[in-house]
Amino acid sequence: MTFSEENYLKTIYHLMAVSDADISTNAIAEKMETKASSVTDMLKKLAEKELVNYIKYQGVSLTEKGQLAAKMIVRKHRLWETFLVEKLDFSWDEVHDLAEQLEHIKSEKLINKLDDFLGNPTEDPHGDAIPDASGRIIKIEKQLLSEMEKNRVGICVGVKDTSSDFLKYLDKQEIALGSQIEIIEKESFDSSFRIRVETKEITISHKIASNLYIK
Amino acid sequence: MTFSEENYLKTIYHLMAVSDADISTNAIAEKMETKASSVTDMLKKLAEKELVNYIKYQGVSLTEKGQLAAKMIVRKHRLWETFLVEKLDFSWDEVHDLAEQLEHIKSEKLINKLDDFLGNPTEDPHGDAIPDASGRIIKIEKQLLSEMEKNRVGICVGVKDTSSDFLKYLDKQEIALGSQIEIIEKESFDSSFRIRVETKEITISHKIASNLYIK
DNA sequence: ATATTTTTTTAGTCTAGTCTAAAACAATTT
DNA sequence: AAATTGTTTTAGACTAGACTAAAAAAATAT
Ligand SMILES: [Mn+2]
Ligand SMILES: [Mn+2]
Ligand SMILES: [Mn+2]
Ligand SMILES: [Mn+2]
Repeated sequence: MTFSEENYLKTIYHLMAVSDADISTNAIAEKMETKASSVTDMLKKLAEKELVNYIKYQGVSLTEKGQLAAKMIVRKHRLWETFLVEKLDFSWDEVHDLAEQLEHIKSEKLINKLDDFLGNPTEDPHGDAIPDASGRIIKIEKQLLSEMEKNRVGICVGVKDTSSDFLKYLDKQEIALGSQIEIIEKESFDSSFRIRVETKEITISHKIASNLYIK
Repeated sequence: MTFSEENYLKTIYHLMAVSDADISTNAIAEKMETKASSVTDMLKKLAEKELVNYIKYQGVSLTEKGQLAAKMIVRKHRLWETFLVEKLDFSWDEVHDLAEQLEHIKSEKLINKLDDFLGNPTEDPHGDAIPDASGRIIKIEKQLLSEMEKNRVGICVGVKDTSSDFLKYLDKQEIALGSQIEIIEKESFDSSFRIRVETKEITISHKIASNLYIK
């Protein structure tokens, strides 16, 4: 499988995780910052290889085979991110682009050894689940901070947005995975939140709250 | 720089290490298992980027810029090999092909952090020197076992051939980097060697002897 | 039901990197 | 010095993956 094919599969996988319905050509094009015509070409190729179910004009979905292939790429991505943070001391906002490269290294043996070396982690540095060697994923129940009620207390276990900008903002506010977060007040006017992070009280916007997962 | 450009640079670098004279199109083609016409195309491209000195029909050599670029690829290759053996417990005959992939990961920061993580090693699992971040190489004096005289004793510090077959043969004979080797007898008829590896006496062919570096 | 807009596909072009076959050049032999 | 052989380059073709522009199909508005 080529670099490019792998990227398309991964994109379709991520889009399927949020939509149920078949994935449109345009949705893929937008996410990959490419043109719809390029997507059509690739979908034909992936369909030929039985990695996707594709009917002209009707969108696309992954086959079982495609799903597994996509999961293995996600597995690699998240294990490499974990390696970079845990072993090489990268910060969580630096690792995504590197993992975009490393996820294409072809070797089952390597990734399984890396998995063992890291102690078989179930989540990556952003709180996202790492599929195991057979593709199984342990889902933890979590909800967005923005959907929690006043006075609830929880632990930050993940981020929805994994952009460097957002992660750096969290660093600045000293919000990390594992931080205890309590909702002190919800401001109805602008939907902002007054929260306590461990011992410190801060105000965050709705946009921030809707990108933090709490358990 | 593309994957392919990097591979050409690396090949020219390795050929220059053994030849002094300019490198021929055919030599490159043979080493890369490609066609001479493909090599010519790439040499033009590399010359355009001032990575090689190339004059039609007269062979090619690396510029300073090309040399440094090549060294950085070799650095990555050998650091990744070291990582695979030291940290992930791969054996020395399995790592080359994986390093061929990993050497193309683009990130100075990553490779420097990996270097630190490994304790800034100066040699890879095959005894080959690892260039440092600025391209410097610590050369250790070593000679081929085949060029040593009778009764000399030394330590095996490297292998010339790094093929899996050869390395597995060495494993079978319990010859490893660090093994003490003494030449007991040189058989003039077939140029074979009677040697002592640590405490064990064995016979090896000239071909084996001419692929082992001793200090 | 028809017209308009949006989405998707097709057709054709481009680049990087490869190849084969032919031409040009260099080295070697006679 | 000429002929032969070997090496290198050029010319032209191919593939993967991207693109633009046009055509086709689907969705939406009138
Ligand atoms: Mn990521
Ligand atoms: Mn992640
Ligand atoms: Mn190697
Ligand atoms: Mn090596």
